[in-house]
Amino acid sequence: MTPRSPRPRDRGIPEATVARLPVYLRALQGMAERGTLTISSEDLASIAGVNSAKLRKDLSHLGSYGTRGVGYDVDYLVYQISRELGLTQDWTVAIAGVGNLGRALANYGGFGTRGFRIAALFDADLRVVGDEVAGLVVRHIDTLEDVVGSEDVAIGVIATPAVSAQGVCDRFVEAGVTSVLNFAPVVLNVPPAVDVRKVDLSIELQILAFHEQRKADGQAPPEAGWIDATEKT
Amino acid sequence: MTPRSPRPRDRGIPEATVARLPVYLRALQGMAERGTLTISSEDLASIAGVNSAKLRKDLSHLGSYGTRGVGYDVDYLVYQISRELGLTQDWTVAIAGVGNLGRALANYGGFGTRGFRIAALFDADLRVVGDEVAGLVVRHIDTLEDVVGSEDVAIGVIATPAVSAQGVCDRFVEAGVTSVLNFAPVVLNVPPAVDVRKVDLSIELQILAFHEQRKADGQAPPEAGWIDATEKT
DNA sequence: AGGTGTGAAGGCATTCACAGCA
DNA sequence: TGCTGTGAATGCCTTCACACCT
Repeated sequence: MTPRSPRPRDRGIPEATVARLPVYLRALQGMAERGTLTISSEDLASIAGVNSAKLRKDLSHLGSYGTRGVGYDVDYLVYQISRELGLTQDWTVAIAGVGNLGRALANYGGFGTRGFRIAALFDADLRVVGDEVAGLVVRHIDTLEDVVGSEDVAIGVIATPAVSAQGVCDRFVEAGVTSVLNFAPVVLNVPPAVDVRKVDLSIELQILAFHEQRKADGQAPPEAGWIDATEKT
Repeated sequence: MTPRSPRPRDRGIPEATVARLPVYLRALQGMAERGTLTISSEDLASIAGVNSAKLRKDLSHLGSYGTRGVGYDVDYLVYQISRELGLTQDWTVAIAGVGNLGRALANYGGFGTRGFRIAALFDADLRVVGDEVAGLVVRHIDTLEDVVGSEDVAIGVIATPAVSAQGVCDRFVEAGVTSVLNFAPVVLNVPPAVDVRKVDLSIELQILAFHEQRKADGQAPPEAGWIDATEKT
């Protein structure tokens, strides 16, 4: 009696794994371009900056795509990860706020090597509206609802000043956007069905400052070789 | 016989807590500006987008700064968190790469409401070197070592193209920088004494795409109210 | 031999629930 | 009475170590 749609596999991929898949994907795409056909978990892990056990466990959540004694087929793994991340289809993106940051984002060419299409840029400043940025004409923010509807925007990027962020977010959500990437330094309030990810420069700097202070205090520099950066992230 | 420097308190603050302190700090600074004197864990947690138990446990790692039956003194807590994060001193920052993103970062005024000072901007492009950006003259990348040394730069921000990022990072590290904030889409290799944090647009988008696909597949929209964004981050 | 896939163990982080203090 | 501070419980993530397959 329980309504169940037929689910092929377990689909329960841990969030921590999801966050690393894009890193693996980028590394693999680099390998593919250089003509590498197969790669071991050891080697891929080293490039991606994680340890090999973690990499294998991560990949095992997608299925058994490796060959014992050999490794993983690069192209095949690129495809499987892309599919799992939902990159075999294109997602439509709209950016609100065409200041320095908004421009930087709009011009950021290889949007993760395809998978995303910028459909519109919005701004409230009439001196900016009408300008051409990254091949798009900047629209007035009041056309947001129309455009999100007609272009079927899935992801809204907020690059506005802090004070405008919640308002713009509300409008995105009201118009049907279910994923938001927030660059404004505020905590956004959204319904549970909407996903929000945030990128916050000053938070990152403050975290670094904390560790900087630690290093300055008790001077215990554990100097002993080189490690990969993502290990700590 | 074990060499021990005298440690006042336990200083062992969990990394997850450190990452949230800046959020609390920002919320508290907002309260302080609006003249609020005290705040309960419940209210502060709600503003910061976490639950109150987590907030209390986080703050308890700094000490017992609350008053039972009352709440926390806003100004006092602002000070304690600032001190813990190392924001009572100024950290010197240098930005490498003055493209769209580098400009956006340089112009990002309230660098977390003080605590950070941009000492220099570097670029390899001679058409950019000499330009004035955010009140600073862009220097050639080859002066990096000199400036980092003379200005005592603690934090290096990498806003260069991907191909240049590791090279610039190496130069920062070699010159004595021990914290790096990386905006380039590459995994940086650094010695263990150096902290790296990364900000990666395409990774964030890909994570959103994954969840977007999930929502589209099994259409089980858990509609039931509003929550705070940071809960999921 | 060589390298994947995975049960089991260990370590962190979150949440609960309440003792204890103002 | 009201709200903080915290042991205890729970759950998630990482790491280990090795069985198993090619």
